[in-house]
Amino acid sequence: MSTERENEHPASRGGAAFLLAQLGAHAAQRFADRVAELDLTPAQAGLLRLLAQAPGHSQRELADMLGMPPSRFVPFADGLQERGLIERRRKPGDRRVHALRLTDEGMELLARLRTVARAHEEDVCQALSPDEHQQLIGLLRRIADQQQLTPGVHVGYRRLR
Amino acid sequence: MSTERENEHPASRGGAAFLLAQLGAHAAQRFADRVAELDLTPAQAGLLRLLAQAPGHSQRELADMLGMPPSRFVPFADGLQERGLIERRRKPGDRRVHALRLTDEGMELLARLRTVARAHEEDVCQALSPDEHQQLIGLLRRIADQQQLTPGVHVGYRRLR
DNA sequence: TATTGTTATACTCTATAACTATA
DNA sequence: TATAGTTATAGAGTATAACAATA
Repeated sequence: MSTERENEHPASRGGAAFLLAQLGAHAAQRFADRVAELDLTPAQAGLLRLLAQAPGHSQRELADMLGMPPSRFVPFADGLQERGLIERRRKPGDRRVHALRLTDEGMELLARLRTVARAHEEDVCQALSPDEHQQLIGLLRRIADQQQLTPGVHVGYRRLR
Repeated sequence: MSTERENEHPASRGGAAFLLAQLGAHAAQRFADRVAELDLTPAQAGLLRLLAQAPGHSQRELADMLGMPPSRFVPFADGLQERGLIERRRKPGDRRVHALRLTDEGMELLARLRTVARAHEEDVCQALSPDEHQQLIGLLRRIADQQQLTPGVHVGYRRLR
């Protein structure tokens, strides 16, 4: 029949799981492009955000939260320290640990990062009405909760340089 | 105030873009775990599915569709050919091109792959009612269309081994 | 001369594990 | 002896580009 192409099986576009993977990779890539304009990688942006929420953690703890080995965290943090965005402070009680926190400059960049994130959100969701946008966030949160994903952190940071 | 933690900014959980990236990475990882039980990587599964939909393409064309360089496609297809899942045939008209297609064994594995994909879909969406599930698919497709993503193919295959 | 498929090489990224200092 | 941080190294994965066959 000549209608074969028109009657494509729905699975050819994928179910929700496929669409999530496809759109997730797309959104992550677009975000990477945007933060590159601030000379940041998504992982670096994630660390800045994490330090704003939870300052004073040791490098080892932060490495765990971001899902990367400590050996990789060191040069990763080095880059941000050299740019004056974060600082390492010896913890008075235990001089082995280096507690990390944002500098004033780091907090300024974080503010610009939030602007970028808002623009990114609008870009990705421009197909939806405000109501649908909220509807989508609600559905996605339900899934994320049920799948026991940690709010605000995702392991994709491991791979997306 | 002690209510600070309760009044967390919504952005701490991320908007839709962040949730998509987070859930997308999660769904992709779960899918990778599942297809590993069939001794396949997600990229290999993607090629099998692609060959079922569109048999007879040249390796170069397939490499383009999957977003990988031709040099990488060769050993990638080698593995599947050695397992007897796909076969290369010289195209009669132009003996430079190797047209790829599924073997019978490849089609059998593809059937098992579809079962795995259905289980994966149910797993990821178990937090939602059937109605909500369809609602989510509708919203995601609208976004995917507007963002001009190719149905059925996603570039995450480049990275997810 | 151009194109398909293939191979070789050089480069990036990563994790493992050795090492230093503090405890 | 154990742990935080750091450094070194070896391995995997990748893309670029050279190559052979066919057009």
